[in-house]
Amino acid sequence: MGRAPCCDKANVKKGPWSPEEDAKLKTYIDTYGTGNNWIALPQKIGLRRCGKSCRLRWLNYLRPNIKHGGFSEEEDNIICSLYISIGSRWSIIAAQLPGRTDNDIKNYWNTRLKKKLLGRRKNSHISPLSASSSRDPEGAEDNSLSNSAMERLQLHMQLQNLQNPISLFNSPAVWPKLNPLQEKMIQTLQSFNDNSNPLIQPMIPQPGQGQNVQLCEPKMDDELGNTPIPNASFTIPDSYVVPKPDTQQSNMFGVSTFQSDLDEFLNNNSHNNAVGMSEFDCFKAMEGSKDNMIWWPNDQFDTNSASSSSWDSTPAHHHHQSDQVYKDFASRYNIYAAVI
DNA sequence: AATACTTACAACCGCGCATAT
DNA sequence: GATATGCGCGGTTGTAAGTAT
Repeated sequence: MGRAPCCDKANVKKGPWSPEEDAKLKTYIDTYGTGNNWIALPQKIGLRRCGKSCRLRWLNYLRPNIKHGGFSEEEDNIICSLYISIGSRWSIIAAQLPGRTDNDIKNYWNTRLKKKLLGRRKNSHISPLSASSSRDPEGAEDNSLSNSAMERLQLHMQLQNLQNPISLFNSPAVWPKLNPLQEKMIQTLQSFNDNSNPLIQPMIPQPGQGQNVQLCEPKMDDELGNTPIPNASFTIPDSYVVPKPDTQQSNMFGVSTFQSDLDEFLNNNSHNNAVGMSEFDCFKAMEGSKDNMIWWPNDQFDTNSASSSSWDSTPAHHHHQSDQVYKDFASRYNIYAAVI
């Protein structure tokens, strides 16, 4: 048995609100309040609207001190930081931005911020992978077919990298990038999560000798039997390097791009020590440091792994277990580093 | 100028949770 | 404890306005 509808669907108006309807609703609520019963409210004032529709209209447009559009750079920053930290919990994000509604922020993210994040990658993404059509005549077609999925995965990947416990966002040591307001928000969020959210738990790197690694393009070169061509090289602490189990290529390690994130961050920070952030740091760091990264979803070259093409930002738990870190990471994407 | 396509945003829908009965 | 009801949230859809062809 299904749930009873909240209103008589046949007798309620849908679609945009007229000025008259707005005036009726606003006048009533200004005078009497909502009465803690949205379902009954439209009948009281003679509106042929669903109570939920009235609630939405009031909360998003009619109630006082609502701001629309004109998002500032600082607001962009806050939205980005919180989205990376907690995902699409728009109501919590909205609570940190006075005058903004969750719906407004959600729309803003979906229509602008997300594209801003991906925008530069569209061009940079004409990478060796897609430019290699001479090697793989079907490659171009495959890529064009999967552009949409690739785009979503790219953004997911970027966010995943930052959500991953080995990213700078979970290392308080590199948090000075956050301004005091953001630090306060993180503290608030920690209290919301009762310290159980692995995304915002401190993660202290263990001392280690470090491994010198090179980021490279795995399959393309393997297929040709050539030595993988590195496109980035850096030293990564032991605690961040997780051996990949059960692989024929025993010298391959799954790593994050945290070091390039960190380098980029440190470079930026050395030029900008002000408390306020003058640039959209999250995007700047990503655009600056990751454009040379080559990566693609598992199912393009790993038939043994489950494909993860869903737009799922659910955080992985148990990140303190290194094998779990790797499994989670490797089950979604394949970025390899060859040990020198 | 007409049409197709894209973008931005308002609004709807269904589900999970909290509370009342 | 079981059920009914309403609220709040996040995902999705509909559509007007803008832009490209």
